Amino acid sequence: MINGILDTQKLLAKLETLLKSLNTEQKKAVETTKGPVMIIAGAGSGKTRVITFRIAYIINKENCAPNQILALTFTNKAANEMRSRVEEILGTGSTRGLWIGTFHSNFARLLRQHADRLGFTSDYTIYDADDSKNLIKQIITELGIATDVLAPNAVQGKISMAKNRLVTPEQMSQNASDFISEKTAEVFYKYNERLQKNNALDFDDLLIKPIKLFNEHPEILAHYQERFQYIMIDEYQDTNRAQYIVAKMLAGQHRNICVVGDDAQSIYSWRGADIANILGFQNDYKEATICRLEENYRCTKTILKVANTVISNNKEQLEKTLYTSNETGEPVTLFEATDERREAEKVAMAIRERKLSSGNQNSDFAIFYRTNAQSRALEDALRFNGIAYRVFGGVSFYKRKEIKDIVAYLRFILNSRDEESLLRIINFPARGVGETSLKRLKDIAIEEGFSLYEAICRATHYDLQNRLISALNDFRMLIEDLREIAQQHTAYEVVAELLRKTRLLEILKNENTAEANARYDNLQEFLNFARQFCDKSAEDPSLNAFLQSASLATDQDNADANGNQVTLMTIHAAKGLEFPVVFVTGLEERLFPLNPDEPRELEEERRLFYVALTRAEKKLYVSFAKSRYKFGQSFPAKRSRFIEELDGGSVVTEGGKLLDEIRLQDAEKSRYHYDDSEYTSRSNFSDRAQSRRVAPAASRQTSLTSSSAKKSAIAVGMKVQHKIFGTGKVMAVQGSGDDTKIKVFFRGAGEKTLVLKYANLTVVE
DNA sequence: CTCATTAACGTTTTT
DNA sequence: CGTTAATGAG
Repeated sequence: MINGILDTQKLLAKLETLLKSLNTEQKKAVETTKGPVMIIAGAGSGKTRVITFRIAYIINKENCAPNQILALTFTNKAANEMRSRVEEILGTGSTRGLWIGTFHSNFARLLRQHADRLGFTSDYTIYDADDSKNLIKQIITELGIATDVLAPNAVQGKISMAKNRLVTPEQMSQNASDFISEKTAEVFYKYNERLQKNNALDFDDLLIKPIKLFNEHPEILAHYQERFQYIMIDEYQDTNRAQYIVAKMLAGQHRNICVVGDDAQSIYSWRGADIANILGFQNDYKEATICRLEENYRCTKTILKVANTVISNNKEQLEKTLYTSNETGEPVTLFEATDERREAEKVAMAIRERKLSSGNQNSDFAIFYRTNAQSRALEDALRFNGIAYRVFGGVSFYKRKEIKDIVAYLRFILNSRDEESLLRIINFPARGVGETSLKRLKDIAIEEGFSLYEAICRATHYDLQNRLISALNDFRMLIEDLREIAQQHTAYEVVAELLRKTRLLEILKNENTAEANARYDNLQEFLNFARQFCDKSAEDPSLNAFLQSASLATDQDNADANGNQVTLMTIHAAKGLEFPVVFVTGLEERLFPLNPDEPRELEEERRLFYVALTRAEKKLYVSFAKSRYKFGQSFPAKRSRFIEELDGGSVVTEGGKLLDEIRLQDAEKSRYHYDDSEYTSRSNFSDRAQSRRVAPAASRQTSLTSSSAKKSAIAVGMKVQHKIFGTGKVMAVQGSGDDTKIKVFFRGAGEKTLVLKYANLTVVE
């Protein structure tokens, strides 16, 4: 606690010591509290330290109450970490009232207080991406459009993007020029209508509804403008237009807005993030102070050099040079493997070796990949080698059926307008209300002008089967009872009572299958979450607060680093983290980079690669496989162009040769082998166990007509190009040698059987 | 109406 | 390949 003169003096001394530990730019960033500030924080430049010091500094030196500071982060985890680090400086309880959290959670909270102004109640439900998708799908179906004409996924993406850019359904409709976009706009309109009717907001609404609120009620805006004397935004390069606008509105009064970011680490444009926000900060705030944190404290010289070389291939970037006074360190190691299983094996072996030779422990290692699906092979290899690991991401806890079901109950208890949740629970656990009965009830509701739930409550008044009526009555009683409990008890008690009354745990226990047991455990864990939540947030342990936190929680958040385990995660999830030893896997064209055709996307992939590389403190491994399973089939893979962008003087292969030497060799070879574009072959660069190779890597333009390689070069599942039929997929390969015939399915031309020798096909990927 | 088997589908990345 | 939505028997 901070009280007493002595403590105050001690604290001041502590702050002075901390300030002295900062470099000049960092110090400037902390001490410039007034006016707009932009902190360009390179990877590993002590950004979190600067932000937390700055908050502590403002509270202490500027004598600012914590509840007058708004700190916006990208993840809950970052927010929690910053909060606890401020408390480390100023003492336990010193951050009470501080508005620190994600945009989404801070504004969800703000909206709860003013929901009535927007036609919602404070018990509004937050729909996650899945919920939105289901709703969109439903609306498309109701419009009588097939979901393969109007793909729910695509529509959701467009709607979300529109919301992020503050485009209304009406505007979208005006700009629509074809059937698809017209219908998308219509779905958009109906979707919003439905959200309103259900008293629900989606993730994007949490950002754009505050803007609407502030525009329609200037007095509310004025209140928050006055209140938030200091605003800080982390990961500013990843903010979207809506976030940009709302931040600008809130900073309008005091103009003490401090944004922190690194354009080189912008990796969320697919989610609507606009790099222009950070690039154009000075246009909005001409008087802004710019701080450049360019000294890296994390990586070795070698790692930093490799990362800098890679990112220099990007055209769009702010000028900056990241440097370090750390040691040179070990070279980067490049692994080449025949397939993803051997790649994983090599990673596991390297971890085992390093634990013996370099004294590393499991928690020192992180393995990164581009897509979640890649974790499987890695997990298998680690398990096989007895290495403890932990996977982040993948199927989220909150996306599991049993959890979504229980959450649906909780939502409905609070918000009886939430019809989506009602539909989910009306027959869960099974109480004999099937499709037919439901249809009946829906019809009644429409006829009588009631909501579905009202119709259910009035079941006795209609001509329905007795069994159904009693089932519906029981359901209503259940809901009413729980609703009453929720009024005066904590979220934990509501969840416990819900589980008791529905006897869900018993049912699962009696089933006693592996799957039922897993679900049982998940429900128990959920109950634990509820208990923890209530313990932790004693100020507001209400069901409402718990649901809000649960809706916005992600798996990243419970990333408790305790336990000596290797970390597996996507690179997106790895942002902001650091590990002594890092493996970046799957460096293959069309995996990483995923889509190299679009130059802007390619640059983003490169930034992603840059993020991955700069997570490593001491040692970095980069790997790729020459074939990879996808949808249960093996596909040939080509090494990523990013590998060619690595600094050849800093990277060695398994054989210990510098990449530069190999490149030199290959350059000489290619003088004599013009046809061989793949320079991985025939050197000690290649895998020793060639006999087990599934299929040789097919390069983009390899012609299949040169006879000998024919049979082995073409395989089922490959995409090929034909002069007349266009691109097609190989369905079957028959015969061998010059008689080889293949069946190819061409889009447009249908399935064709071709004699390979004459077909003159080109492998596309 | 429920449970089982079968068909279709998909992979970026996440608040 | 693994998961989930759709179909059909009991």
